[in-house]
Amino acid sequence: MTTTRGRPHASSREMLQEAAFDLFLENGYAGTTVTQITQRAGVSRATFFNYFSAKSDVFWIDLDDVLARLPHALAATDARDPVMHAMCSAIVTASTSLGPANVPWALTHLSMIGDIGELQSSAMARLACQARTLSEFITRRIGRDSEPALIATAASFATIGAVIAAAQAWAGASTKRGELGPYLSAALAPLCAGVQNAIDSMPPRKL
Amino acid sequence: MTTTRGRPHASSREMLQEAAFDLFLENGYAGTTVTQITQRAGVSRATFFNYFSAKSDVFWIDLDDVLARLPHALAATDARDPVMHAMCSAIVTASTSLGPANVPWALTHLSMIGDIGELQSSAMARLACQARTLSEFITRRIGRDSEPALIATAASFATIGAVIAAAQAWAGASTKRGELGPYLSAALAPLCAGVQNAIDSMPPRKL
DNA sequence: CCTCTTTAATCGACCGAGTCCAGTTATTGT
DNA sequence: ACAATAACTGGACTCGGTCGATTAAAGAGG
Repeated sequence: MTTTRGRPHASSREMLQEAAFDLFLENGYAGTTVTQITQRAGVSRATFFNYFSAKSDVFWIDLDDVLARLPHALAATDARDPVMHAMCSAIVTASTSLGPANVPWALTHLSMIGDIGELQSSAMARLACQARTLSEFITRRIGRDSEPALIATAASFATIGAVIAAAQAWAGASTKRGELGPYLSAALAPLCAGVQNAIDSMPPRKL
Repeated sequence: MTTTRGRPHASSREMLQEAAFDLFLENGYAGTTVTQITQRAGVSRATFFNYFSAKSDVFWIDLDDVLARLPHALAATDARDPVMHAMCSAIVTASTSLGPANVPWALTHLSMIGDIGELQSSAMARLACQARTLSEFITRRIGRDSEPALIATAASFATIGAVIAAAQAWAGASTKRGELGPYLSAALAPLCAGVQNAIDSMPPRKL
């Protein structure tokens, strides 16, 4: 049964996003209330929270789509590649998987909002969730499938950090910035090389 | 005139922290309200915000003390050391500068609170502020004193990430965990080596 | 056509964090 | 005694977020 039972949607995520982005450009992020967004969109306040679990979601939900592709991209890597190289390329492919056109509005317009500090933590919370994914990937590849070693978690969090730096640099580059991929590669390469080197010089797994 | 004019303090940061930590252990972080804290401490709610700018401050303000030592530790490094090595050792010394005894309550008791997710973002926001400090340090040492290059900001954010991973691993290690320093060194070493390598192989500065 | 079920949307009450300000209290300096 | 100063208090307010009950709009089945 793919039939659509029940009352059909009268509003949509996109409607609310459009209204919200307009207001963000006018009044900034902190200067815009959820009530204002819903008023401009012509829905009730409660409806907003039917589509977004938080005010910051309207900003980062596009980014979540990109992040959701990461596990698949990781799984698709060549198992014979060095761990860190595989992870790096998986991140790059995940970033380019939705094309340079429909890039999250959040990133491209970050500079116009101004409330960087307020948004930063909400974004980082999302990114930090991916640290576990990366950490498990590295641990599995390294072979110590017990609890992740410090080097695995450190590499994961460091990678997240490098991704943030790359995204910020890319977002800060005024038009016409190119693809995000090269920024990611440049930011990740030194880190990955160093970690890979450390992994290779580790004592072989005991089994 | 170093005399203390005006009404003397009837309460203190420590009083409020003590009350708060008790309640955190009893009801968790999210399960404790600011009002409860102030009631247990015997002060008015407004007083809390005279000492802390946010509820999460009561948790991380000790960590801020450690972070505050970072600029000084960076400045005290040997200018002839490789950049990344200098930064790494500065971080380690900053972490040990207040001794293994009076370590932030936040870190040692993190596992008992449970609301990891809620606290993580507030902690990361603090750490992220230090990224700028690190980035400027690296940029200055590298010599390109214009805007920080991508590799500098990437290295900074990655370092922050590694520090977070080290702190989490250290906090998660049940008693008796040793010093934080070794954890930091282990987490930072691969990253620093890789970035240093990349810096050394950069084209010499143009001047 | 009527009813049942499902789902979207609404309404209203509520809570907690954080801000603000006006007023009180306790202390030191003159 | 009086002014200046600073800690503390109280209350009102805003906003984000939650919750539960209710209404509205469809399709399904008799």
